[in-house]
Amino acid sequence: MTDAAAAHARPTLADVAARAGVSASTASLAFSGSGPVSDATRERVFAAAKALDYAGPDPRAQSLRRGRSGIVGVVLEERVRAAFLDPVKIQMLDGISEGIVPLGAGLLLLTDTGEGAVSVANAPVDAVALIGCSPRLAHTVAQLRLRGIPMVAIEGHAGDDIIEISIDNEDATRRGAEHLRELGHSRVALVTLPLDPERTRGPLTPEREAESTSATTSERIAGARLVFPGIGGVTAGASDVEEGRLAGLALLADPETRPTAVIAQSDLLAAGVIRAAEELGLAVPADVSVLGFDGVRVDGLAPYDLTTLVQPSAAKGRAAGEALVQMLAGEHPEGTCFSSVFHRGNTTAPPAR
Amino acid sequence: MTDAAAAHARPTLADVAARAGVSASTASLAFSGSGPVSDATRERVFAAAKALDYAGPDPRAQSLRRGRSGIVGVVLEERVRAAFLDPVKIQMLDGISEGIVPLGAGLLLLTDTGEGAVSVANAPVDAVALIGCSPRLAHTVAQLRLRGIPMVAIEGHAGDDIIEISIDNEDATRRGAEHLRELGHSRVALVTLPLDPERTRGPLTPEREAESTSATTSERIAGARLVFPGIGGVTAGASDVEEGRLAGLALLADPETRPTAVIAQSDLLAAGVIRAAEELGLAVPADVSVLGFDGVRVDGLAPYDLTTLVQPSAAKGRAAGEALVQMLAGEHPEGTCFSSVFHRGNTTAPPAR
DNA sequence: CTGAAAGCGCTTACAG
DNA sequence: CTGAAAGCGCTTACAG
Repeated sequence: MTDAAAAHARPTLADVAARAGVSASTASLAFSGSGPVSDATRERVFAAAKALDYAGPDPRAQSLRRGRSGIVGVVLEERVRAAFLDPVKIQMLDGISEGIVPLGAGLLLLTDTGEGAVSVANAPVDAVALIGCSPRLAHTVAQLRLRGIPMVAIEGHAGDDIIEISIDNEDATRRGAEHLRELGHSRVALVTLPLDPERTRGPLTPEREAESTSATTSERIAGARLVFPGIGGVTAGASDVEEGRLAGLALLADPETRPTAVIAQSDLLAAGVIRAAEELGLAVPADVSVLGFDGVRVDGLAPYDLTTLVQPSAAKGRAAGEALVQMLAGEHPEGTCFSSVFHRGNTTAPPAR
Repeated sequence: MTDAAAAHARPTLADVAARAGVSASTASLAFSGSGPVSDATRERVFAAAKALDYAGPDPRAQSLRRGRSGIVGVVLEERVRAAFLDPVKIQMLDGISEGIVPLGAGLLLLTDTGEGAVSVANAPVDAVALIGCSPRLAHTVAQLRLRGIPMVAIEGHAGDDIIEISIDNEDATRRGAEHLRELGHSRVALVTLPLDPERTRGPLTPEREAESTSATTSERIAGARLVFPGIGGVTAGASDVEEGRLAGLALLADPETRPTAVIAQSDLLAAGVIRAAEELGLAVPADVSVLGFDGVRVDGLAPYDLTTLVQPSAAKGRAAGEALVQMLAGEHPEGTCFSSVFHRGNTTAPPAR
């Protein structure tokens, strides 16, 4: 039989059972190992399977019958590449895969754009981790809730009944801001993460803040306000170096209005602000201090050692994965809020004058 | 009805059909949009679905019935984190997700360790991309072949009948080696990628090379031999900076035997060799020249600009994804071999003496 | 320890 | 345009 022909007529459990001279039920038991089957019978079944090139029970049929697919979905708020370019997300992903080990489940990457045949609305997943504070969260959550799929949100309030794994965004930012104040800064500006579903770039305004759909962004803004009540700034269109650079240029170009310190809401954005400062001939930290958030090593940023708030990204992922395992076991786990640690690098210093 | 109760009795297509007063077939047609259904009927079905909180056809039943799961597997040769730490793999992954867009399929992350309930042996995937030149390839391929699942291998010969997406490992390395020879180097050593399934660290010996299970490693060694016939060196236990550092220390510690140039088989390994040189008080490239492979930006390596062979990682992934799409459409695509581009950075120079 | 039966939820020819 | 029927491949009570 050629490969092509074989592909058109793969053997089924029934075929194997027939050849082994047992019932399908018995053959099934032999494969699952979950029932009492005599050694002789088991071996007859396996021999038949081998003879027929049977690769084992079809997972599609198993999951229909069992009501479980053995797959955990991870909803990214953007295309796969973008998520993979963010070190924080990678660490969370790895943490999740660690957390769900007891499930032996695979990780299915999903985006919340709703494109493609396989989406949040119909992916064959048993549970889902929502990564990142996506503005589109509400819609995603509604679909998942309708489907009765357990979910946990990492960063972001997805609904009162949905477990949240978060960090101390407000307090951590407050501590970073206090560090700047202690250095003597008073003219400080923010470079925030996206605020709305369109990820609109631009100045931070009370209107836009009021309409924020990103809890993380809002919380970190609030933390900065605790120290610098009137602080303003700009919103980036994503968390990456280029967006940080654009924001930095907008903030630092005019010597008249230039802040002496910038609070960026991610390390990638902070790195971009540093790039912008360099382009404008400004020294960091002599002319501008830059504070980040995340505590990831940013590619090519050396010899700068970013002053930042280090958050436990992998631990967050692991906690999320563990929570899903518990929910699938019928338990009702609590959410977790982790603490970030202030790291003093070499990108902050007292203001020049 | 409480959420918990709802979770125990999710409505089915049959329920929706009954409420809409139509047959299940018609309701199915209404949802799939693939059959002739009158507007009035369709709306009645949707109204019933809404009233019952029906989230749409169960993907598990659909995939059993249709024989397709809408999921493409990506087999990583190591744990998720390790793959995500390798920029080359991330670029390939992103390329794959781009290549399978026409399928609208999700990407399921799998490792070839065989652990967990969902593995290569039973994952509900329609097709699979094998990433990286894993030594465990043979076993993975055998399982997939038995299951009749179309696959494509990125880097690595998986079998005569399996499409390969590769690059010019031998020729690219040859060009890099020639660059070193032209600079005047003659005492050159290799730091290779793993050679065997155990990823054994240690000196390169004819025996070990003969038993290599990694085509990529062997091809790159062969390319170096075209220029430096007797070249030896050490094998790293993985492609990361720390392994490169260990290899570099082994190679550079003894001033008597120290090479004037090192050919590393990945940029990450090259970065590690540079770190080792620094630790030993050697200057790069003044005391030791270092050549990499991949053309990725290595975190924290600035101001070094690695001399390397730049390979088109994302394009490889895309080609792999596209090949799978074609195979699923019943076509028989060819493999592709891409070319790498030599990049002259600042880590190679004529030997000191 | 083994088998007959029912059914997981859907889609797809096939009739009408 | 709509419906009745069969079946995708398996697992799970239930009997024996």
